[in-house]
Amino acid sequence: VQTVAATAGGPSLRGVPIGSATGDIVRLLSHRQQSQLSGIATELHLPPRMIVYREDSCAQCVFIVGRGTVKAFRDLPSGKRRVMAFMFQDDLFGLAEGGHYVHTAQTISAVTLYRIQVDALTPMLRCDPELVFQFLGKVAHELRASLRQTIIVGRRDAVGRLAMFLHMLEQHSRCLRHTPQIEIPMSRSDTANYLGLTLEAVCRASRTLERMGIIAFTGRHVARIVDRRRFDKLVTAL
Amino acid sequence: VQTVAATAGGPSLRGVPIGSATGDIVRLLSHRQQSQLSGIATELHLPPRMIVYREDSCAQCVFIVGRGTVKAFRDLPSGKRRVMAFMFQDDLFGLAEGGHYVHTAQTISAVTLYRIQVDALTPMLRCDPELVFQFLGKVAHELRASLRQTIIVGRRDAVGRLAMFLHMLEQHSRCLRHTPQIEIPMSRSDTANYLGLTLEAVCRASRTLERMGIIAFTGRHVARIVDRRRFDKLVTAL
DNA sequence: CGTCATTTTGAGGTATTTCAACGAAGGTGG
DNA sequence: CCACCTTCGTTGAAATACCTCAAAATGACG
Repeated sequence: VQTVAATAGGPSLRGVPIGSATGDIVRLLSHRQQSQLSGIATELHLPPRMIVYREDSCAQCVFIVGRGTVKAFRDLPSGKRRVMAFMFQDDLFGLAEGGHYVHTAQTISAVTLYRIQVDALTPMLRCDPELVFQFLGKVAHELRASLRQTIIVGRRDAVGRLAMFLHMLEQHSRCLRHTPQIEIPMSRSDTANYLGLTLEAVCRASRTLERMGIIAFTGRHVARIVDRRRFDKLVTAL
Repeated sequence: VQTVAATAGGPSLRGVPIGSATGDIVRLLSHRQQSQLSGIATELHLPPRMIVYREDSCAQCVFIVGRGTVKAFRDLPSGKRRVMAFMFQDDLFGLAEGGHYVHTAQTISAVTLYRIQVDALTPMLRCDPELVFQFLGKVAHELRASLRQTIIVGRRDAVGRLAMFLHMLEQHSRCLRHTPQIEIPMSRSDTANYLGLTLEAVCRASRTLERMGIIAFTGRHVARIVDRRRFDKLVTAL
């Protein structure tokens, strides 16, 4: 269902309209639109662990991921940190409310980003229905991802949540290339904060999945599904 | 922050763009746009407990709430039910993936809905940037609501989750009219499924808030904040 | 190769879930 | 108008699961 748009030469979007009767069709921007965006987009190359923007700061730009992984999180008063989303290739981020970002964005791996000034983007959107349409589909995509996360976090069992998380990552790995390997770019700590678990719980769940012979972890950032049957059963048995 | 758009005479949308630097501005549809939508929108009057559409059914329409409350939920294989969202006045719903609705929608109270055929809407969106812009803002609003829910569900304590939920409902009550009363249109069961708790836990949390002298429940569908100070403390202390 | 952050493992506490039963409310039909 | 029934809500006790605190081991990085 996930498809990657070509990114060579500039930012691209993958859009799926709300209520679409046509399904998850890949909608690439026209060349005209890509050049348009290129005109107002700045290409950034950032190292890992770099803050892209901070929560509550003035929201002047939106971003599109060209390559790499970015996380969006909020630091709660208790000192805990909630990871709201992971952004992968072609994902759009920079959601604001009242003119300020609703969360902090930080790179996980080395990334390529396309930064677009809202002041420049808005007038362009106002006169290009197709372009707004692309953004509409992109935001709808984010909404679906958020709903999925809510489902995941709502689960009671740690191993089930981890299984769903790995399933999600697998989709992205398949996206990039056909390997049985699941790449896990983020740390256990980030995973825990995304799943609404403690770091220890994620650890134990990982070991449990390994002991059960369902998943094999080769290194901390790569996993492989050993028993697909039972894995799918865990994922869907919520 | 929440503002209600006039709904007399047809569907209206309340939009907030992604990454807006101008803040939560109320953006009403122009009269031209309202009439345009009226042309393809059907006004529905539904009684409580009526299914609007079922999960996985073919997504042919999107809906806008004119009056009343609607819930969106998914039934999980385990028999449990997850309420993904409550929709109030001016909310847009009918999210699809692959041409099928991602959840079931059901009325809670008596509602007025505006039903819009996607087949009729899409071509209209394609040639009207302002209109797509409104929908973009609306979906962004839904995304923010979903992120908020994720934060809520991520909390460990039941009373805190219930407090945040009541806080959310209070915003909507204030929206409609200035009363210290919080209207709770949904059942305890729906509340529990939204918060990721059991019905019993919601009950106990309600009684706890009452015993602590923070909230007073007058009837099952109306609450009143007694101790605002401690209430806010609970809401923000996550 | 040493330092430091991250990860793993262990044991105990605490919250919610579960299971079960009771009480209340709303809706239907006689 | 009342009786009945179904659904929803409330309360109690035990079990499970995760969280917290603490310490050791592994891996990353300069």
